[in-house]
Amino acid sequence: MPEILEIESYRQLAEQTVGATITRGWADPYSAKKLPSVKSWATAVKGLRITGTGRRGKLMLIETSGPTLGMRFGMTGVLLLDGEAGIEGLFYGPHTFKKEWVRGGLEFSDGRRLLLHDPRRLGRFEIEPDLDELGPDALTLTKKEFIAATTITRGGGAAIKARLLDQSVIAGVGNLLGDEMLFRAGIDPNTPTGHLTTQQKESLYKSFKLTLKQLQGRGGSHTGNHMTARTPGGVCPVDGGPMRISVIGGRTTYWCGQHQR
DNA sequence: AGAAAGCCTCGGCCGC
DNA sequence: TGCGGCCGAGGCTTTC
Repeated sequence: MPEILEIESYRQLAEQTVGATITRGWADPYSAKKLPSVKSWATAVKGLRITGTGRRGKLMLIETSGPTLGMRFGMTGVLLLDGEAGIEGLFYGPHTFKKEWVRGGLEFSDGRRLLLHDPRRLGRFEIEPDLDELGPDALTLTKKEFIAATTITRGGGAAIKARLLDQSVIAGVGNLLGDEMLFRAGIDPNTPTGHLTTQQKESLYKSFKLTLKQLQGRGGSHTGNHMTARTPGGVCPVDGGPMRISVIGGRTTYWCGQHQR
């Protein structure tokens, strides 16, 4: 479920814990999968004081008096602070809270708890996450960085949709946001990145920034203009053209066969 | 039954 | 022909 906009709201929620001291932390074997052992999280976080929060793409960061902590939310992860969700409700997957879907978290000396609620178990905790593997953050991306990200040194490169989803190129764009940006810019998601014209890049950059800004205001990645057409047999809300479906960059992709070329 | 808004690994093959 | 790296396929996991 969560893309960069949702993770940003989780971060804002986590910001409320700045100043608190961790009395206890726990993680199930799945959320601890990127750590040396299941016990690593509990051992590392005990006694730390929260000093700040951060984020790079879909990776949420918690700054502490010790190591930086990282949280990833996979497809269905939600951050909860004492039962208060980082976003309003669960938009995708089960619209319910179940105690057994809490995969780990942090408990503070004031009694509050920061919890990872994640039915599908694809969320992960990290300690001192490696930021070098991630590209520049999508929400603060500059035009210069965007041009660099869409410039291929050899060959045609992967389809632009796949390129947008590549977290080492730009961090934060997920499947829905990627489709929405291309939809607005009128670009076929299959276009090899290296074949984009200067004009197309210009247009995509504008829609990149506007999409993030607008959807953030509307309340999340699922509020895009083409969302209603994300269904088999869907019709483009712009020109009535047939929506096409295929898998690009490993994700189901919807685009308009008429205005996206 | 099949797909799902993320990420990781693996192997093929492209291009120098 | 050799090799590093790009890129797509598949798997993970559970739910609806």
